[in-house]
Amino acid sequence: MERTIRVRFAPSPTGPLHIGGVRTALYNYLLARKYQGQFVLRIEDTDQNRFVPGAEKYILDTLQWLGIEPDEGPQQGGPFGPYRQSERKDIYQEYAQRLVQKGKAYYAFDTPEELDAMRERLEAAKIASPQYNAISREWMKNSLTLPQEEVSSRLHSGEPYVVRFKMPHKETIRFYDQVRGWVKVETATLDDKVLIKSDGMATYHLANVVDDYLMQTTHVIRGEEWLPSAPLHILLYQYFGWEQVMPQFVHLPILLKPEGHGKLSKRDADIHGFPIFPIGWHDPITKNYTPGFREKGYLPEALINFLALLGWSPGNNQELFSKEELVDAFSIERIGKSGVKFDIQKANWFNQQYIRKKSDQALASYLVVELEKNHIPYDIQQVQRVCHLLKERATFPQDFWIEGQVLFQPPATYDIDAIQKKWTPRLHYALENFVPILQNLTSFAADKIKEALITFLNEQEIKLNEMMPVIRIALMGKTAGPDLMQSMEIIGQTEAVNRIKAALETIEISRS
RNA sequence: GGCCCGUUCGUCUAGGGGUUAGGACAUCAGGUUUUCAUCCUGGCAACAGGGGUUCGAUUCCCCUACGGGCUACCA
Repeated sequence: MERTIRVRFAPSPTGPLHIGGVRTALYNYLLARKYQGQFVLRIEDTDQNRFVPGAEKYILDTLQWLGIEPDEGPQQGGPFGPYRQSERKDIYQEYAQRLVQKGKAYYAFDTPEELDAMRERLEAAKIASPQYNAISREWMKNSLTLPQEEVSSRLHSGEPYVVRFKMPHKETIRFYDQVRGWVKVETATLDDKVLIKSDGMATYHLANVVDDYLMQTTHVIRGEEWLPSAPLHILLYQYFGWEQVMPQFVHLPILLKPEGHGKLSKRDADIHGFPIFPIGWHDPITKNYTPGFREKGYLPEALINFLALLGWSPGNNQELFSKEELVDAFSIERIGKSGVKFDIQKANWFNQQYIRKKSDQALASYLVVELEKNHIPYDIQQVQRVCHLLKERATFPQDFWIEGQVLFQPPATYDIDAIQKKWTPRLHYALENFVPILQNLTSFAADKIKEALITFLNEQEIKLNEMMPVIRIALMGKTAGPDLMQSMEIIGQTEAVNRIKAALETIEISRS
C-alpha cells in the first residue's frame, strides 16, 4: 500500500537559516509537490540553551520569501500538531518510558564531572573511542548498575537524571539510504545516546523519531551530517515496533566551502563577501545585521533554481527551471552523493537570467524605490524605458539604479582618465558646433539624433567612434554605458543640450 | 585516533565495459557593437593512484591516497 508522501523540514531555531538548510527545505518541498503530498515544518527547539529569539520567525519569513511554504507547521497548524517540539515534551516522556519498560533504555545519574572523568580514564587507557557504551556503562551510576531501591529513591528524591538508549553490544545495523545505498554499521562503535535530558526534554534523536512516526513521515530528507546517527534512529524504530512505517532515508550531500575545505559556514559569508543567509538577519545578541541573498539582490526564483542544481541534476542539459518544472523533474534517484562546493558565480549567472525574464514594469519598481529615496521626480513610462534599456546589462536589481541614475540626473563628476584619452580640442569645438544642431532637431528620437550626428560628422570629417565617447562623457560622465542614442532620447532634448553645455564649460575649465 | 560517506574539466554536472568523455559557470581568443556589457563563434580544461575481473575499464571489485561528516545532557 502506497502512503501519501509526507516530508518534513525540521530546523532548530538557533539562528538564521543556513543556505544548506534552505536547500534541504527545497528538496523536501519539491518531493511533496511532485507527489501531491504534504510538506511539514517542524521546529526542533529541544535545546532551550540554544534558543535564539526571532529565529523561528526568520525561518518562516525565509520560506515565505522563497515560496516554499509548508502545508503544516506552527503557523498553519495541521492534524499532527503541535509542530514545535518544545510543546511536545510530554509525548517524548511517554515514549521514553516505553523504552525503559522494554529494557531498551535506562536511567543514568552521572554528573557532568563524572562523565568527563570517565572519558579521561578511557582516553588514558588508549581506548579508541571513549564513550558511554555497553562496556563503560557498567562502571557508571545508572539503573543498570545501581540497586533497584537506590534507583527509585534517586528518582523520587528529584535528583537529576537522564534516560539513555541501551545500545546493543554486538549487532550489525544495515539500512538503505536512498542516495548512498546500503550502509552498514556495527553497534559496538555506537554509544548510549541520551534520549531524555536532565531538564526533562527529549534530545533530537528521540524527538525526531517519535515525531516522524506520529506525523506519518514517509521520507526523511536531511543533510549528510545526520548519516552517522541514522543507525540509532533505525534501532529506535525497531524497538518501538515501527519498522513497517519507518520513513525512507535520504541523506543529502553537504555544501562545502568555495576553497574546498570543510562545510560551508557562516564565516564564509564575511570572507568571500557573498551572502550565506537567505534573508537579512539581525542578531539579537550582538545587534549586528547581516544582509542575506534577498538584500544583495538575488531573486527568489534564481536562488531556488541555483540551489536545486546543487546536488541534484535533471539528467539532461537543462539549466533554467521554473519552480513548476523543478517539481516535475525532481527525483530522489538523481540526487548526487558527493559534497558540493558553493559557487557564487553560478548563482550570479542565474540571477542575471531571471532579471532578463522580468518585465520592464516589474523591474521599474526597483528603480522607483531609489528615485523616491533620492527625491527625484520621475515618469513611470520613462522608468520602464530605462529598465528596458538596461535589462541586458544587469545582474542585480541594484544595477538599474547604479547604471540608470545618470539618466535621471546629470553626472556628479566626469571621468578624468577618459577625458585625457578621448577629449581633444578639435572634438571639443566640434561638440560646441553640434549643440545648435541638437537644439534645432524637431524629433529627438534616437534614430533622428544619430542621423543628424552622422551628417554633421561627415561634414566635419570626424569619425563616429571619435565623437561618441566625447558625447558620452558630456552626458554621462564616463565612457561606458548603454546605447548612447537611446540614452539621449530618454534624457530628452532640453536636458541633453544642457548637459553638453555644462560639460563643455566644466571640462574647458579643468583642461586649461 | 575511531566510525561512516565520498572522489569525472577550476566549479556544478551528464555519461557509462569499446564515446572525438557531453553541457553549463568561470576563464582565454576572435567577431558584432558608438563604449562597457550583452550576443555569436572558437579555445583551454577532467575520469585521484595502484591492483584485479575482462578481449577491452573512466565505468564492476579490492586496496591506498586525498577530501568530507560524525564522534555532547547541540541539532
